[in-house]
Amino acid sequence: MKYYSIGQIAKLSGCKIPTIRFYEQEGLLPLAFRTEGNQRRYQEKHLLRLRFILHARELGFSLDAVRELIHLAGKTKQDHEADEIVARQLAAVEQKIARLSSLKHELSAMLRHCADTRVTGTAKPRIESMSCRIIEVLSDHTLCSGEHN
Amino acid sequence: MKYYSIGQIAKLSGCKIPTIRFYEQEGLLPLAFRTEGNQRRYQEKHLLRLRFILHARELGFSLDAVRELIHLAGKTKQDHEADEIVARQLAAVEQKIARLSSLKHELSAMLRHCADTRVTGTAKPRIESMSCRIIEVLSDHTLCSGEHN
DNA sequence: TATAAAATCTCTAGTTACTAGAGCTTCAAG
DNA sequence: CTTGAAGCTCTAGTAACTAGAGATTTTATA
Repeated sequence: MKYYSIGQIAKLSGCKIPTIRFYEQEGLLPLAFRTEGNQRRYQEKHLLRLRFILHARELGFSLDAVRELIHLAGKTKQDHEADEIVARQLAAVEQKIARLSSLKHELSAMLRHCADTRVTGTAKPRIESMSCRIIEVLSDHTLCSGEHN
Repeated sequence: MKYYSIGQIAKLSGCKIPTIRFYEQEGLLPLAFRTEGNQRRYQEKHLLRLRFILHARELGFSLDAVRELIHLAGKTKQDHEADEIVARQLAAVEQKIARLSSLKHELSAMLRHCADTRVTGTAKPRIESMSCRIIEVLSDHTLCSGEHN
């Protein structure tokens, strides 16, 4: 059976070393074996668990939610709880994408405009700042499909 | 001209009271007028700014980035310093969209998977819990369309 | 096998972005 | 004009890391 040092699973998982130790301390990672000299040695299962945590975090789950998910995984009864959480996350992500898209639009419009005025030196002095549109877009509450918890 | 108490803009913006004071302290909100008795009185512009901050935060901008965006909004388009910042923000926004898109795919894949097994009720003995499948999906690195930072 | 460099250990403290509470003051409704 | 809700400041706590100090262990090489 293969053993990994903390540096190795750090590299394999893409998780920083102190963060791995932090997850262990938080009870999210099963304890690793220790060498005579007290260094951690990990196995495949730790790598899997670590990847799980990282993905869940990336998806916006809190560590508490991750803890819960791990706990739920131990149960056998069918549970609506888990995919409800996922559905909620999905909605949030979609909303973020929508909002970012319009912001992106504004930002690239600004860039185009700046480039235009610099390169072509147009006559029209549109004094009002383009960048104010950014604030507008981001301030616009009507874009919110959802509540702000 | 209408004035709001801190509790009122808190309600109107959906931002908690201590957070409003925190934003003020961080220089993200223009200072409010104070009553004789030292209480804050806000105007419409504060509400707009607050919503802007909240949305930007929701989109994953750090407070530093928000600060920069606010600074940027005050400038006129011919400001040379500005479009470099805009370009940087645009790049950040595009990266966020890309990342969120792959997260969205992962999430909806998870939901589809869960729905399938629940609705179609396959003959296979589904002893393993739904949440286990979520753990599976979340642990599965091959589902990642993107890289991890 | 000796030894030096690299990796790891624990522990403490710092960071970001809030959030909560204590103890006191002000505002506004009746 | 009182009284209860709302606000004030200040300190401390939280989540989720992240960094650094100083000691120890592992490993690669002479």
